[in-house]
Amino acid sequence: MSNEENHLVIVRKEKLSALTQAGVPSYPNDYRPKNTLASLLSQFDAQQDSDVLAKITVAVAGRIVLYRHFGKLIFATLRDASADMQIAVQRDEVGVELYTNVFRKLDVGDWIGAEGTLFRTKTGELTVRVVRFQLLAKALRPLPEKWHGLEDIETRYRQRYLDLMVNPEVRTLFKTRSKIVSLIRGFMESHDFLEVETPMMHPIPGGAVARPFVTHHNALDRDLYLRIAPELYLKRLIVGGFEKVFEINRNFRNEGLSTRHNPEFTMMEFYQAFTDYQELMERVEQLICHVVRAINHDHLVVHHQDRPIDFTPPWPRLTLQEALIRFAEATPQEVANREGLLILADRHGLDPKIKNTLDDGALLLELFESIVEEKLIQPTFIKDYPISVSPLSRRSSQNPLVADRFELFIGGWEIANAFSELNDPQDQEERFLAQVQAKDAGNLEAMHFDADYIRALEYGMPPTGGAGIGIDRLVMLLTNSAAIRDVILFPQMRSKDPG
RNA sequence: GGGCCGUUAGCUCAGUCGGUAGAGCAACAGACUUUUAAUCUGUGGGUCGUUGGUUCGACUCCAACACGGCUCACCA
Repeated sequence: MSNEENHLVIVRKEKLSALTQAGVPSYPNDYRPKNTLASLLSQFDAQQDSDVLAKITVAVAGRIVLYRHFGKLIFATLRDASADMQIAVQRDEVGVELYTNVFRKLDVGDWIGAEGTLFRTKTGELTVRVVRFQLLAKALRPLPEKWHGLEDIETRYRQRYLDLMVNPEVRTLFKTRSKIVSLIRGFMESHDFLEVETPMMHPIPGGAVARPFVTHHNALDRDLYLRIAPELYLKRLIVGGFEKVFEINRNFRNEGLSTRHNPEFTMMEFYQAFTDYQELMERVEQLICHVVRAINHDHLVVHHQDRPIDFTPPWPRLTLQEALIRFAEATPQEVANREGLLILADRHGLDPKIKNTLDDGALLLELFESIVEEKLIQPTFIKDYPISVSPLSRRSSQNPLVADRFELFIGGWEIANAFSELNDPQDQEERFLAQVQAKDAGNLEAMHFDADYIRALEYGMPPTGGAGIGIDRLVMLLTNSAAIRDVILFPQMRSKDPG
């Protein structure tokens, strides 16, 4: 049966015609509800005096999500954005004609506006006694089944509106996501950070090591790249004199999809002059604790996939080497040099080819990512990254091979990446050149040379610290979600030929 | 991209050894003025993901493809 014109759709279209012929405007837009369902429930649910309730006149609007009729009486459950509430229509009150030709023609899924008074049913449920009514929008397609709801994962993602209308927990989750973003924004603003918007279309993709999407601007006749990170633009703003900026927006990376990767994902990046990566750990810790408390009833322990995660600060701070010693049974000698790292790699069965393709720093990072990362369930800062894998980070004053950089891991995932920014234009130029060499050698993710960024640094960037926080993954942790698709309203899907 | 699993009515799911398809909800008709997954009686509804193959006969066995899920690889 065609999905476009099945029997159930035909029946509903016929009902709409019948309603129109009965004088019911089919798609009016002049109805205005005066009460949300939640406000009625909170105001009058405790009111026991039926005479009082009978004098309350209300005007509500919502979608019919349940509908049951008994000869001369109809009960329906109405859902608006705030709550579900029962309404009732009695034939003797609205008249036989209206009752039969209009109210009995309504279906689950229809949007209606209803006016009337309040009463309490035999079971004590606060209910709207409908005396006047408007059809606001007829549902021509049936809603998913009322008890099981919509379970098919593919349909939930492709037709998220169905998921939202029948699965209340999904609505709750996306409200929580919105609240998390709002809390982050509030935190940044309260610390005097300026929210900015920088380009999504970049002439040169930069700020991260990743493969970009390419698009084309016709009038300019040039290729542009969807941004992989806003970093280089935000730091240009620091050069320009803004000392605290942040941006919450999408990044795009042309890479594989997984339960933790969507081609477009949301990052919060912030940059602050006159600070360093050590102080940024404090800032990130405070920010995330602020968010966790606010959405978790002031508690700092959340449960994610049956695991408790305790956000109580301070969070451990380990160097990469210390993390390998603690979580990969490495000895201090093994993490001290390349020979030791190779022994460690062998012991953990890592692909032998990495020995030849990775430099010392990349090898250290590879060992960490493949062995340790997934074990960092509790919030943990990992610091002192190799300079070779940190092309935008400031070189440590103590060790020229180490960057003043940390990443934050929670639930086995990288949640944040931060560093003291490299503000030495000559060093930055050398780092870019090294990236270009890697790109020429076939590394598709290596960075481009961004001459304008170098020029900006040559005007002088104050000492600065910057951080990026993966919003989607943070939301996953705080909403007990297993897949990034569950926290993105319209996740990327392969197109499905409609026919 | 690799491996494994899945795709049957609008929705949620059964379908035995290969013999041409079932339930609940939804729909339709009827009964019913206090239900709330209302209940009861009756009726209709299917290109079994697509294409091919094996077979007298395929939802079932085989192959390819499409889409999805998990996972590995890449990444955040």
